[in-house]
Amino acid sequence: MSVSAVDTLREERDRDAYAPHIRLFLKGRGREAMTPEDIATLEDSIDVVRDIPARTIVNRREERVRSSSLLLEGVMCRYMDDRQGNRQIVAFHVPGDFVDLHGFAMRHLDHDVATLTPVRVALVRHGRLETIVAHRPHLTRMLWFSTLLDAAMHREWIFRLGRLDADGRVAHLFCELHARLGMVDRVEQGVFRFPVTQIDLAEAVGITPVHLNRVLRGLRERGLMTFRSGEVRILDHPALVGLADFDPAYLYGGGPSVAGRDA
Amino acid sequence: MSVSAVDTLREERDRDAYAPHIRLFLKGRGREAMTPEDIATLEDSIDVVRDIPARTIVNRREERVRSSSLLLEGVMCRYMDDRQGNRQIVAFHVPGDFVDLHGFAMRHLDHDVATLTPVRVALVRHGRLETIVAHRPHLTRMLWFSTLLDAAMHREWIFRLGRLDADGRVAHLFCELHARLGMVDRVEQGVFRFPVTQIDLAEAVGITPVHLNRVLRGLRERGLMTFRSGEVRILDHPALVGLADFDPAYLYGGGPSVAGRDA
DNA sequence: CGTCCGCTTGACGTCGTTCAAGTTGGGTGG
DNA sequence: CCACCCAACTTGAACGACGTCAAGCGGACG
Repeated sequence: MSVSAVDTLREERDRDAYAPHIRLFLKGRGREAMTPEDIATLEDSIDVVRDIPARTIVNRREERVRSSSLLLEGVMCRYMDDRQGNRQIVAFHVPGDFVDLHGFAMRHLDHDVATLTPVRVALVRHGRLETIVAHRPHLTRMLWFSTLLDAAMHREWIFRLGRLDADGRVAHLFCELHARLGMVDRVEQGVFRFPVTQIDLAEAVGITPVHLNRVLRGLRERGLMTFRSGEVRILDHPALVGLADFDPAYLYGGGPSVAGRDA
Repeated sequence: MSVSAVDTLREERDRDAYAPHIRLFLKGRGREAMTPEDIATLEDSIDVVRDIPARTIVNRREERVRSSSLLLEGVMCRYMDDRQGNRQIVAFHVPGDFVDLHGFAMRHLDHDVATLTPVRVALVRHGRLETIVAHRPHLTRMLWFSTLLDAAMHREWIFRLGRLDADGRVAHLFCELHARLGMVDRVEQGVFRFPVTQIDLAEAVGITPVHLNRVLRGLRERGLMTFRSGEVRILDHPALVGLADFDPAYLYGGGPSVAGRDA
């Protein structure tokens, strides 16, 4: 490791000491592009930190949103129900995600937001975001980018449902979670916590809970991965990636400019 | 109609006379919230207008994007291929859409962008967008909003694939196109042009072209709609909406603040 | 200790795919 | 103007993945 790399690391650690809440924001996706001032501004914009129990609806669709939540700990999701009450989960959120930042520009959401586990969130009032948009173009662009990252994950979710069979969908979802949780240091040797039910997973990948259960059994019996009491063990990552046709490029590891090789 | 409404209409027409290219941008979704200065700025940001033939790849994934395209005429799409070459279309674009505005904040895309029909686009160089972000917070927010509209459509696309059967998916897609094209005055008594192939549609809704053909036949025989030589005829809109479980709220007709009832 | 929710497994039905064989129609060249 | 061509569309028959229905299991919590 070069000296400058060490310096960068130390600087990052120092900065983060003063910005404990947004420490994970855009980690592994261009967080370095944020200046110390950006980081301080964002940290100062936090209104309160709040703990919320599992299975709580945080935001109902059509409801006016006045602040956005940066997820610090736990798992949240976004979903919509059809009129028979069948649920489609459209996004999972893990620590470091700015869960409903899009509520700032949209004013109200087109879907519900809920916790799946107990969570801790940092709330940022939209008035603060307005100030940022008015005075900090670079930070604004980073925030914008982070909402577009969600859009990129949505697109991959469409691919998952449109082109993969049940095995592939499940494999793909766990590949994504593995990659995302890895970026925020939540994975150790292929093992990570993701304490949701099989029903939740089924509602995400668009199959029935019964069939999801069979798929999980298949993956387990083939030695690819296990999912038990909220813990995921990736046993054969290459095989899983193959089954899922997974390419993590859409997660923009390294940030907006990496693959584009900024001039 | 009230006098002030008439005035508003006249004013809008006057403005648009000087902004022919961005006339359709955010039409029906909060375009009114753009000030005359915003409109002029955006119009002035246009670099060139270009005509592109049908079936042309405009932007390849991972390729550095240096300008974004506002679609003026024709149909475009965004898609990704799996490694066997199966295509999943993740978005259709119609006149008034800022097709790859997200390329500005992301720098490179995670998918390909292509034309389906001959199109006319207005190109905006990213340097111009940077100036807008630096000096025009309100316009910045409108642009941000327009990229989030795409994300909202992605979410509904996920719902379509995850919760609906083949009939419902096709019905849902056509309901969306009907609503979107209606907002930019491309629909007359339930009839509109959408000159794509059945293969394209199949690649969008995640079924085989063979089955798509059967679904279309079913919809035709039940008198719900027809699709022939690039022309869509909505014959029984309520039935189609019912089949699709369609609720256009996610298209944000009226703009960001309508359902939220801005204070 | 009982209850409830989530997990598990089996049997069977159905929707959509696959494979295969035409048909139609817009575009091109003789 | 007609003949030809090719891509897109259309239809049929058989198969298979996933859904549905039903029953039983197991662990957490009151």
